[in-house]
Amino acid sequence: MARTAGSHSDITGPRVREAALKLFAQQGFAAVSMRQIAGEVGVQVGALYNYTPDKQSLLFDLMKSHMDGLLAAYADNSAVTAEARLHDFVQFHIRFHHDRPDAVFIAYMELRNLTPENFAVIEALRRQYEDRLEDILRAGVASGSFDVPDTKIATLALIAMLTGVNTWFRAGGRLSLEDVEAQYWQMVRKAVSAEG
Amino acid sequence: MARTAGSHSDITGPRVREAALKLFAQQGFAAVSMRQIAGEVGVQVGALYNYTPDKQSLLFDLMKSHMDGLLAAYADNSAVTAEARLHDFVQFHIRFHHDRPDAVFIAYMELRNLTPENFAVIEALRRQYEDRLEDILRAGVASGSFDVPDTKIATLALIAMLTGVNTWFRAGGRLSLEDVEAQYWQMVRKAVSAEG
DNA sequence: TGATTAACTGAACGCATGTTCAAAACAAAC
DNA sequence: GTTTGTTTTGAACATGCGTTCAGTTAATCA
Repeated sequence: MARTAGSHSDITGPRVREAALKLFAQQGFAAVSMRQIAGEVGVQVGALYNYTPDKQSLLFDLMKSHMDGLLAAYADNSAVTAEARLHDFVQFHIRFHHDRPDAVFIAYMELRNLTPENFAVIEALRRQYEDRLEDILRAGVASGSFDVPDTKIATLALIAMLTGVNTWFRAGGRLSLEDVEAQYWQMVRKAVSAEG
Repeated sequence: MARTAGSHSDITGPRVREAALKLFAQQGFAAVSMRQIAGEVGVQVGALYNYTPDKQSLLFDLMKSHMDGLLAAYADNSAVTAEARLHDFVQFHIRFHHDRPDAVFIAYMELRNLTPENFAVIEALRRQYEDRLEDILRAGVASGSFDVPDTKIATLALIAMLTGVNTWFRAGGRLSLEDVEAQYWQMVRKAVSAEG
């Protein structure tokens, strides 16, 4: 076999994904054409089909990679107190999402552009992530340090609040990411705490 | 002038808006064609242009109406305690958004499909709404009943959390809207409270 | 009844879409 | 320097897009 090393396929492939991620986040999946992506990469549109069977798969792969990365990156430590675990979660969530705003945006906004089968896969992964937080809340309720009537609702409420950081936070602004983390942690801690 | 009463224009006009609202929410602005909207209304595509100059204006009008309605419907009562005002806000926000999920969805998801001028208008209205909540938080901090380091951050965090209800709540499920309101109020109240 | 005009149709405009594929370009292996 | 096989081009396919507009329909007023 000839032409394996030195080939452009291991360069163009990632570049296609990067361009798609950026453009989908900026303009939305439906508004971005394959020709736009090709233009961003610097190739003709036909070349894209060496790297994805179709546009839908390109979207799905981006979302799946993001969710896989999210689940792989978060390691819960169930040996410590529920409050310490929750603190870890809040810090992790804010940082991880802050570091990849385009992928986060796509994962939340483009769900309706997935085929039903692809949607089910992504939704299951999201559910897994939510379950990690709910485990922490349940542990805290069981030990008496948290007080929330319904751990499922609290889970969804906290994730919505934390993910919201991405919609407004910009590095170099009035506050550092550390400031933001500290303040969100204070709100989260108080929101679920058992009142004295 | 002939043909004013009995005309269809006061029927078709609202139906165009309803169809566009529904379809934009379901599939996204860019993915919906004028022909689809016309099909939903039961007219030919050309007829739509009696009711909107173009597709972009249709989107903008829907978003503007929603934001105007939001600002008109919420009446703050600055005569009572900050905690009572915050309770009112939480109830109002959850209910108002619950009652019009399609408009809410569009107002959050389709901002990037607005022209810069139209975006600025919608963004200013959103800012106005946020300012109403921030006023309440500031009053509570001033009176000592709330404790939040930065009222702007807290405002954005609370709104993200409250709006998140729309992404999962379905009437007829495990919980009533009253249950949800009560639990979110508990979390909000604790999150901003000055600890004993 | 006839004139008026708002509401709508149906077809057309130029252009963009996702996808396919034969042919060309090209880099490495022999 | 020829062979081999991966990568890319460039053109084409059928279809759909937003928008326009001359012409038809039908309800109202005089």
